[in-house]
Amino acid sequence: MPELPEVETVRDGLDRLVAGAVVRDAEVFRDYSVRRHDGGPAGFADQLRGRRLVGAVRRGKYLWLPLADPRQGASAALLAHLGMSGQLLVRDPAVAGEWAHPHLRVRLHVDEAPSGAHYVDFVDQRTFGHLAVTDLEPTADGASGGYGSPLPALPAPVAHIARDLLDPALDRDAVVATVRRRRTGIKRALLDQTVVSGIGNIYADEALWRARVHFARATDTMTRPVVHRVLDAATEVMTEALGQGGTSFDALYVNVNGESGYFSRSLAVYGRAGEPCPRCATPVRRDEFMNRSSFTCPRCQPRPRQGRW
DNA sequence: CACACGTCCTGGTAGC
DNA sequence: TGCTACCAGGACGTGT
Repeated sequence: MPELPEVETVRDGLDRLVAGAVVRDAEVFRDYSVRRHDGGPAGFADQLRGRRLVGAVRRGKYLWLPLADPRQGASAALLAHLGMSGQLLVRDPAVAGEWAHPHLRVRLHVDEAPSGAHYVDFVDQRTFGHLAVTDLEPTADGASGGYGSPLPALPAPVAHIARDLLDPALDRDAVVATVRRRRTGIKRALLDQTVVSGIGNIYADEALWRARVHFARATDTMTRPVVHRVLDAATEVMTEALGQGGTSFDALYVNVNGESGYFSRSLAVYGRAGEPCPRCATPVRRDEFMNRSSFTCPRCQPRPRQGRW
């Protein structure tokens, strides 16, 4: 499942493989995949035709390709969110053949890609992901919009998303203050993309395990150093994941499948109910929380007496 | 069939 | 009381 490291891997791949390409046409095979685009599927294709993709930018789990178009003054971008299962595949049919993925939802036909690729395919089994063309608007603080961006601008749907832990413009002390002001549990705060972005269920559990904090710990009882420790652990685990995921795709295939090597080998607790904690060998415990799973070591991360689930 | 999960949306509550 | 900000949880969607 794509969280920040996976999305960053895709951003990096798109930046190298398709930045500079011109969109000749766009085909929408599943209307739901462009549900957040204002003009519907036809309008989506209309707004992309003839426009140049000038780079790839990311904030949290959102990814966008700013569009250059001398015909229009307003700046815009092709916005993507991968949801739970989205992939962006950069393909060259001359090499890969015309085989289409069974869950192909949207296909961009592009010319002049630096990689020589001709398709950018949006593949999404569970259809929680989406694509849209949106306007770019100035950022509130005038700083660059996200990771990889030279522009102080954001797609409108990203305006409420906080900066992420890899963003050089992130104010970590401010995030700590926001977390401690909240009256909720630490995992809810970590998953709230308006507090700090990019963290999903998997990396939240891994970060909390590393920091030895239980997911239900009340944020307003946490000291500044402990909140910092949790954020540092999240940064660490996502940076390590990025280091592994970023090396694993070949030139014409940008893969964002959450099942990549990192997941099976390096996770300490996520998905490992009953297996020994790597630190103390106590069996990992699974709890239901927020209609999803949470994995903890009951010894390293004891449940607080007055926690907030 | 329940389950996997991120985001949007709604209805509710806490605090001023 | 009324307002605002915040918070919890259901709905969405597909395939195993």
